[in-house]
Amino acid sequence: MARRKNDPSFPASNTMLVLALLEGGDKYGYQIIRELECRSDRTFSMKEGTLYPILHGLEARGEVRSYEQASDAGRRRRYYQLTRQGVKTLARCRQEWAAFCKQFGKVVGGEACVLG
Amino acid sequence: MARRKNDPSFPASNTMLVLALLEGGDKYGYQIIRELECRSDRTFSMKEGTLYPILHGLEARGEVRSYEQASDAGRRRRYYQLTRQGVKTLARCRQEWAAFCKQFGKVVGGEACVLG
DNA sequence: TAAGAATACATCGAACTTCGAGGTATCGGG
DNA sequence: CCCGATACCTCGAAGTTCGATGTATTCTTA
Repeated sequence: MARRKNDPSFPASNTMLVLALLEGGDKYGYQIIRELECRSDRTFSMKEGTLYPILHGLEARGEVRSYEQASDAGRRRRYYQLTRQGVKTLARCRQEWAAFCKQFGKVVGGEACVLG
Repeated sequence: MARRKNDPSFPASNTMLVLALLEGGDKYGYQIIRELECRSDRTFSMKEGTLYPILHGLEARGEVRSYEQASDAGRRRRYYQLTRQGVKTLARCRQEWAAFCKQFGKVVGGEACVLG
C-alpha cells in the first residue's frame, strides 16, 4: 500500500476499499464502482481513472489476480480475485486504519497533552 | 481544504491536524510538530517539509494569521493563530471526517448490500 | 571551550494518488 | 437508429508528502 512510515495521512484508502470489496467475492471493475456507491450510501464515487490503475497495480504486486469471463449478455468482463497476499494486506490495512483513526481522533478531538 | 467532491480518500489530514492543534492556542511551527508527536503517542511525526508549506498555505487562504515573537532565550519564532475563518473550516473538517469515517468503516467493515 | 545536539525557520525535487477528460466497443430500449 | 448504460482503458494535470538540504542560533556536555 506504499504507506510511508510515520505518515500522518491515510493515503491509498481507495486501494483498501477495493481490497475490502473483493473480500466479498470476485468482482469486475464496473461492479466495484457500483457496489462502493451502494455500500457507502452514495458517499463514495470512485472514478474509473482511479480504479483501473489501482486494479492493475494490485495485480502487478500480486494482491489480486484476474480472469476474463463474459456476462450472460455476452459483455466482456475482467474479474478480480483476492490472492492470499491480498488477504494479508487487507488485514494489515485494517489494523493500520484502526490505529490511524484512534490517534487522529485523539488529536482532533482535543485531549490535553503536557509537553516535557 | 481542497477536498474534491465525492473523493473516497481523506487527503490533507495534515492540514486538519494543524488546525486542530492551533485551536488549543497560538503555536509556532516547531512546537506544532512536537505537540503532534506527543498528542498522538509518537504515532504521527509530521515533517518540516510538510508543515511549513501547509502553514503558508493556510495563511494565504486566511485560515490562520501569524506574528513573530522571540522566546525568552531570544530564539526567533513565528506564531500562528486561527482566524474566524480557520475555526469554521476546522468545524467543517470535523464533520467531513466523521462522515468519511462512518462510510469508510461501513465498507471495510463488510456490511452486506444488495445491488438493484 | 569546542563539538554536537536541539531549536527554528525555509525551499526544492521526487514520488504517489486522484481526478477529469478522452477513447473504444457492445448491448438494450424507445 | 440513436442514446444511455455497461465495460474497459490511458493520459495529463493537480494536490500532498517526504527526504534532503540549507541557514542560524542556543544549549549541553565532555
